[in-house]
Amino acid sequence: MSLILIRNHMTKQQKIEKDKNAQEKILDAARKVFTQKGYAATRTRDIAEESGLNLALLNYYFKSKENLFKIIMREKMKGLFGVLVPVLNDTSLSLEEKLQLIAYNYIEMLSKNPDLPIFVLSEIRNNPEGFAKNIQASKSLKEAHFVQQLHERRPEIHPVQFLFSLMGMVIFPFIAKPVFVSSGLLPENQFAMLMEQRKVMVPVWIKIMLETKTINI
Amino acid sequence: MSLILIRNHMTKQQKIEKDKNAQEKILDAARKVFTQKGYAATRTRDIAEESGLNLALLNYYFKSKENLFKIIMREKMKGLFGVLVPVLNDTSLSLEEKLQLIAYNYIEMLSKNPDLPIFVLSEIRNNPEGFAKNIQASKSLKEAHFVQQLHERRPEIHPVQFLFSLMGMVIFPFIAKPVFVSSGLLPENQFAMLMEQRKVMVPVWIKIMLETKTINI
DNA sequence: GTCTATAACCTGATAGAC
DNA sequence: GTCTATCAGGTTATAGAC
Repeated sequence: MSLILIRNHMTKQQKIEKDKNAQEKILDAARKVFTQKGYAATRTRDIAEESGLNLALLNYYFKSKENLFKIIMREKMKGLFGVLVPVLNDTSLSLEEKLQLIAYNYIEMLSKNPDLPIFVLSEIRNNPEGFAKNIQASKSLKEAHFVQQLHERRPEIHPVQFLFSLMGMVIFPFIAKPVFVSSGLLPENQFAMLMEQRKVMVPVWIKIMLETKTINI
Repeated sequence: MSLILIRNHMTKQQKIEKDKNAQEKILDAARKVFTQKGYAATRTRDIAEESGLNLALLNYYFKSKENLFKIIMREKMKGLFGVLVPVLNDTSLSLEEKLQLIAYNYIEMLSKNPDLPIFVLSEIRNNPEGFAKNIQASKSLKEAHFVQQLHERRPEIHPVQFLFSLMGMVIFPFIAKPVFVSSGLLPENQFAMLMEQRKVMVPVWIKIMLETKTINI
């Protein structure tokens, strides 16, 4: 009787969660714990506990901690760069449209996955060689449509200089948020609003920088 | 005889290193290993080896791994925010002068300590509570002279929005450098030159953003 | 103060019952 | 497929000789 009562009070989401098989539960838990604490600081026991399952099942389904981590890492890298690369390569978009799309998509995505950048970037620091192998696909970045467009517009600007500015203005706030919140300068509940403003303002600012020729760089 | 020969061939730096006492050698090694690999991934053995001394000495001088880490962390946080806070509070500097000083000082400092930001920011992620306690000093940031100056100039701009842009453009390149180098877009040896350009350009760009009123934010 | 040896503990992985 | 119990190896910290 009480069991039935509980069942009736479960939300749809909870029912879906309950129906997930062990493999998916472990992946969910691994995603959460790895991105929150990084590879070295997470213990397989943390993941097991978070998943509500047993430690032995991790090895049964995924063989090893490192293997499970690689799966999550690949996923996360796709998430972080998948927003950028296709837009940079899209020949049907103007430079201004690329700016707008990248700023908008990144801020949308990062609002849902705020510790994605610090996770990926700090794991790359810990293991740059392993990363170098996984990036071969985007070696085509050198010939990206965006590089040509920028060269036509401002041949003296290094494409990386441009991407540093664009991505810095979009990604950095998510990395630095905890610092500003702790310092008392930024009330937690204002952050989302600032990011909404940035969706609009970053492309405007970058466009202006692009048109500013006061100093040759 | 061979010992004398070696001594004569030692550089001045090496002689200084040799004269350092055990405590300083350990601190040097800890600085290097902790910032490179993060707290969880470094083993006290790594630090001992890097210092050329024995594992037992770490505990003799510093009691525990965690205690040694706290010392390094405090140092590094000072390094990262010490460049920013005094300038923001300096009542003798105009907003433009603050911009220039911060961009210049940060890029100078980060060029010498490139993995400082990712180290500090990722450790804060791993332990936000521990960080919140250490930041009380900069709670005065809310009343910083910079905040007043910005309010007089553009009352509708949130000071954090401004700092996100400034710091993002300065700090983000150092965090993202490995990604761009691995991708083939950025030859390792061009990075320093791009950062030299940024010392000049970031203040110019930010000033322009400050003067742009096309959209109210 | 500095070292070697070892204690005490933790972590990833597996064996084997169900 | 899932669990409990346990192994094997590694890590921090300390005891004790010099």
